[in-house]
Amino acid sequence: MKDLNLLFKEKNLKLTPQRYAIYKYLKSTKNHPSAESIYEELKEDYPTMSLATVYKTLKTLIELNLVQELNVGEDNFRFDANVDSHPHIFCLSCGRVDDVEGVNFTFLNKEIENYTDYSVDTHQLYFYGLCPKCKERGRK
Amino acid sequence: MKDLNLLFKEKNLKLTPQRYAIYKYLKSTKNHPSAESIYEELKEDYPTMSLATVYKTLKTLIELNLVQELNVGEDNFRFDANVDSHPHIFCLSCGRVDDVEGVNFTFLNKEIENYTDYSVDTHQLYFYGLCPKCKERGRK
DNA sequence: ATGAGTGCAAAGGATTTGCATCGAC
DNA sequence: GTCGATGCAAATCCTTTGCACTCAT
Repeated sequence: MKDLNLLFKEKNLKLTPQRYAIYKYLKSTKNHPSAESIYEELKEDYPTMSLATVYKTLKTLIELNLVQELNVGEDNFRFDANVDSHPHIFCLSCGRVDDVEGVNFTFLNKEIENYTDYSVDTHQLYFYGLCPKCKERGRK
Repeated sequence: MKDLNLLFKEKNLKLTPQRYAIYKYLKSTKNHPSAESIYEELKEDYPTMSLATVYKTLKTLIELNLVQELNVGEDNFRFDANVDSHPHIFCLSCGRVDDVEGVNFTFLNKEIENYTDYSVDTHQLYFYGLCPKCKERGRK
């Protein structure tokens, strides 16, 4: 994460402790947390940080293409510091969100241009089902 | 739409003029409107209808599996009376949402089970790009 | 007639904004 | 020291809820 500093400098942005902490946390987790969750998580180490700062920072990180925004159909957004194109899967029972690893559907962007008059840049692919724990629980 | 009546009757629900109008409008449009848009559209013919009724009706229609909810990454939801699984495409410039017709990715639900420990029921696939009009405008 | 549905207004939750203060450069 | 960033509170937007009244059955 040495180059973070450079990237921020280039854009005349300041790499504040808050911004660094939020990015570092997002890089470290696979939970796809909401803004609120990030706030709760960092509250302990950064007790003065406000929720507004979390939102503002996330907006900044998205503009820098360091973070992507997800919307699985909940009433809020979730955030992912893995900006490579990859599908997500949502547990209809417990609300957990995971990455689907080992697949790449980037080719779909070109493919789909045969079926529409749009030009296509990106896509989001969300699967819905039951996570291992909830499958198990349902089987009882 | 004769069977609507039956379907509602089975569930002990009333097919009120408001509910009928909202469903009929959704069936008739390809615009994937938001609740607000539906409300605005029907205001002329149903001047006493409230936005709360639109929301409540949409919830009911979703439970009946007559309508599906979309979230393209905007701050609100959109609604589609085509409940067959099909991708949507969002214009990054004007915000228009269209169906992608002629493709079916239902097979992905099974496929993806090889890459995750979840069981998979459904998916949503959203493409992002430029609609024909916005492509044209950008070319000037 | 009766219980579900409507419409209104108020509440709720997520996110944004304005502004005085703070702190990274 | 400067200007962008923070933190707080208020504001905004979307959606839901409570409740008295209405109306489809």
